[in-house]
Amino acid sequence: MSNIREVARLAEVSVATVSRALQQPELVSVKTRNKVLAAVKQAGYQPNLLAVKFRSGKSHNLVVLVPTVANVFFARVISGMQEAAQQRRYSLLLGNTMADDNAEIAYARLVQTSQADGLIQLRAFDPFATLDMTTERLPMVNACEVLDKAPCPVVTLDNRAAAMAMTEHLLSLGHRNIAMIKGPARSPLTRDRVAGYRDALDAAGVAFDETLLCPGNFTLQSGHQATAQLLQRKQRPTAIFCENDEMAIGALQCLKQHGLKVPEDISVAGFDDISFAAFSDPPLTTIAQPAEEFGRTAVNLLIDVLEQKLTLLPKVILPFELVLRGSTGPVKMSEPATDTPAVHLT
Amino acid sequence: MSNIREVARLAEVSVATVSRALQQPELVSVKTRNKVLAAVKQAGYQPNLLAVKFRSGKSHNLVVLVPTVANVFFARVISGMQEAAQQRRYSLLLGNTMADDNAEIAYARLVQTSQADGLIQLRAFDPFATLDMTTERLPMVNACEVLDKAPCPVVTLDNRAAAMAMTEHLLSLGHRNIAMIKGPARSPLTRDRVAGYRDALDAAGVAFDETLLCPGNFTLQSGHQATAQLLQRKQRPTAIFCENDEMAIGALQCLKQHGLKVPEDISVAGFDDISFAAFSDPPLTTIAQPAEEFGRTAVNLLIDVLEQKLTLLPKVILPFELVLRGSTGPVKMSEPATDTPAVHLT
DNA sequence: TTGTACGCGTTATCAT
DNA sequence: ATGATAACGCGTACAA
Repeated sequence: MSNIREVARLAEVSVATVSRALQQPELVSVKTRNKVLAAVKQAGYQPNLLAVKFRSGKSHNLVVLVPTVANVFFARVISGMQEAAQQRRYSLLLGNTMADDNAEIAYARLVQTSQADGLIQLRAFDPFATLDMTTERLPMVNACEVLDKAPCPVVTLDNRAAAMAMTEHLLSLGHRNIAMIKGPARSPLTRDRVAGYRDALDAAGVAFDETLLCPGNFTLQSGHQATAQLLQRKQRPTAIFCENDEMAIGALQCLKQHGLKVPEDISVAGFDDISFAAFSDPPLTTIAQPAEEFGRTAVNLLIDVLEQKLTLLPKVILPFELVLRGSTGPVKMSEPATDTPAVHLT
Repeated sequence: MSNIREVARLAEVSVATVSRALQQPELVSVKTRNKVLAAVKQAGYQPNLLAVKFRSGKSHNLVVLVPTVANVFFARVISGMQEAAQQRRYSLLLGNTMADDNAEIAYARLVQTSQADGLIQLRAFDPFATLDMTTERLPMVNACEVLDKAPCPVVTLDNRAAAMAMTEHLLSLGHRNIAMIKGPARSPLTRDRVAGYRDALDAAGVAFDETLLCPGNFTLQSGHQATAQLLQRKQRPTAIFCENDEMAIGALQCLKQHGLKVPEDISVAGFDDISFAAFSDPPLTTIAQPAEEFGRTAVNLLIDVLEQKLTLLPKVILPFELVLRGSTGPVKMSEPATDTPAVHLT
């Protein structure tokens, strides 16, 4: 690979002039500039950006920590990140961490060792916590699933309000026996959505029944499994609210296998509005999240932090939308009858 | 950030000794080594890998060009890449290119400018072609959709054989009127799958009807659209073979909306075996591809090229598997009747 | 075993 | 407007 010295030699100028001709052309006479450009062409010169980065101390790389790229929602978020990063001339280093703390810490080292300038975390975990960072401003943004006291800018969605909106929708259809398939127990995201669910129940004067909460892990399979468990209850729920669309689609299949019709026999709701949600049978009622916007915003916030364009630690809350499709409907008329099962007390 | 000089000062040794103590500890006396390690700790020293990379001329980054990360199949491939890259201590730079040649060329510049050591391309396009690269061995691997005369190692699947296998399956069920929803026209992948489809037809002595080939673009929507078109034909196909699962799931919905039952009225087959394929209604018959293995193999091949462990240009062909689920079934008995429509020749 | 000194490719500072 | 040179942080050849 030819270097700036070779170009200088060909153009019969100094390396400084070559650098200037390329970086601040206005400082160089037209004549010299053309000579330089010709030499650049002749030498097939490409500035070694590794050297530029080394000298400037900025890698112009951003690490993205994503629990699983194979998750459709995250894939959309990454799409948005990619778009924003490209516009601002940064590159994205992908870290597929399988939600493993140690893997995430390892990726955070990329920042510590100057291979990346900052990091975007999509999970509620601070990989820098153990890694004594000297910088005052943590070069990090937390998106989607957000730390409770995040030491960095945050971009999120009012998960509590969204879950409340969905639950209110189900309540308005007459459902009183609403199950919820949750995400991992410790996740703040799960906690907030459960809280919103309770909010709606409380507001409607419906008793909260903890046994209607079923754990899941955001996969199709877990939605199927959790639903199977719910169907073993003596009293079947009339609606299932899943914390993401994958689990809802898993639920739909399980219900079908048990001969239940959606929404006639039971309603199902999801969360995220992934592309498959509109193509399930029936199409899924869900909460639409602006996934790409999450990504774009996170990247822009991070770059703002890095370029010191930010004074405070912003908390951006993106809007959600309740998307009504065919998977939710009025509760069955006959249902209230079974609501008080004929149990003989012994 | 503290540097190697500060550590040297603290340990009261030279910078060379510090470097050695960390890189080749066996060359340094135990006593000195401990002194150095203590100083490292005290200074909170982290080697600046940007400097290391600059000096070595190797970025240890790999660019991945993916048409759309939002595609479930590609997301799985990337997962596999990530895994292999991590193991071999490389990082992945993600390039979401929307199948735009110029965007891909821009990403290839990352290699030209030493920001990345090599590139993995998932599409049949050589971004280096216009970018006179001086290196003899192109630092590139082509995976999934492969260039016809790829100037680099290749990892692919026998798409022709796979499409033939699926078509044979449909033929064996009695289907003679099999439509195909294709990918983009120019793609070699599409071409190979169509060829396999024809192979099977020819072998069975079934006439090939070009009008049964319908263009799509691998999205759910395009599968839906293409199916709607197919249903307008005077003579409805008895089976639809889609070139990926998303389009097949789109097809399923369209058929349902037209009141057709799958597989009783019409069979549907996909390609890829994404997770959603097992959860559609009915579950999708499809060709399973080892997506993660694609990613792992591509990364390992590329690193082998970079580290000159490769003499030839290997062509790795991964296995596929015909996965039979509920979306394909025997052709309707009544169908052959309409097979010879009562057309009056004028 | 350890230290000195150079070089990687670029940009910035200071002269001219 | 242009040139000479130092500096970035590190690894290593060579010298001691």
